[in-house]
Amino acid sequence: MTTRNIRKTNNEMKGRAVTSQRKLLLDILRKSGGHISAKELYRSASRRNESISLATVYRSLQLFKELDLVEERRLGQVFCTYEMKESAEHQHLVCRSCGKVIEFESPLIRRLVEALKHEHGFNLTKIELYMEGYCKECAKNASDIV
Amino acid sequence: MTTRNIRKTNNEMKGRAVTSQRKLLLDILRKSGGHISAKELYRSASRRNESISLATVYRSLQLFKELDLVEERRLGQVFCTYEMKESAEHQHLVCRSCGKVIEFESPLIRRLVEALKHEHGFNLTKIELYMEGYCKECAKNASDIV
DNA sequence: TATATTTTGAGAATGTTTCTCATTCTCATC
DNA sequence: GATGAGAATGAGAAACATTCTCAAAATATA
Repeated sequence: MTTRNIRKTNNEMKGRAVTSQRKLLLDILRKSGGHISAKELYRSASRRNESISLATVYRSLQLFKELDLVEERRLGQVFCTYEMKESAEHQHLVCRSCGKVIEFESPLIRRLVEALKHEHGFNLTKIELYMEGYCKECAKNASDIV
Repeated sequence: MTTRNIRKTNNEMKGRAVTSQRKLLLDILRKSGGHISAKELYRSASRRNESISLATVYRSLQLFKELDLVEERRLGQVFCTYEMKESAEHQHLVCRSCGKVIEFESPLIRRLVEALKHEHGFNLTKIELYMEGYCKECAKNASDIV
């Protein structure tokens, strides 16, 4: 066994082809810093690669999910949003009025997960706490009217 | 002013027309006891009313939401599920393998909500904790294979 | 380089949800 | 019970996100 057998594979793509499209999409996802939809990603990518297909965007997102590179989230909308997984675990507050997304984290979440694991023997792979309401500003504006 | 002016309005429908379709749909929702999709609701209603339209199902669900009669939930799938609001506030665990839905509740949720209200001044209208993973049975079966 | 395998683009197809509009129903009033 | 105004319905078209298909192109491997 020689060092030739120690192949330096692309650690991110785990043996899957590294195409220009995939590099581009990952780059955009990284720079966008979270909460980007498939369509936004497509539009953004189109600016740098005229011919990229929406199907490729979806296929790549699927792949990135499998490779644990991105996280898929449904923030109340009809469609999903995606973000790179490196970002710390956090949850979302969405304002029903202005659509603003507030991220937050809480130790209570961790405690809840542990409690559930214990009580139901559930092996968790995804936790998503979605909360909807009115942010400080919108609530204030509404109270001016009412 | 006589007693004639004290009109006995339908308390559920709050002045909105009480149609046979709406009665039917509410009845099915009540009897189904939670987690029914628009399509299932439509199929179920079709059995009792041949000509009911899918559009009516969606319109009615929209109305029921507005009247606070039903609650809309997105349990990870592409579509929504609906349930009558009378059921106690609870959250969901969904098994990725068998699709089973486990409902649960925890005082930690309430504490979390209060903490958030305090910290961000967010006026909450909807809380949805969605957790995905493998239930006890499926996790056991998987470990037999692996 | 040659070959086998993956991936892509384009558009069709799918599935859920919303819209449109002519027709029908409901409800308050007579 | 009949009437009229406004609300609700059915059917299908439309809109929306997402997935599929397949020939052509790119990539990885020997």
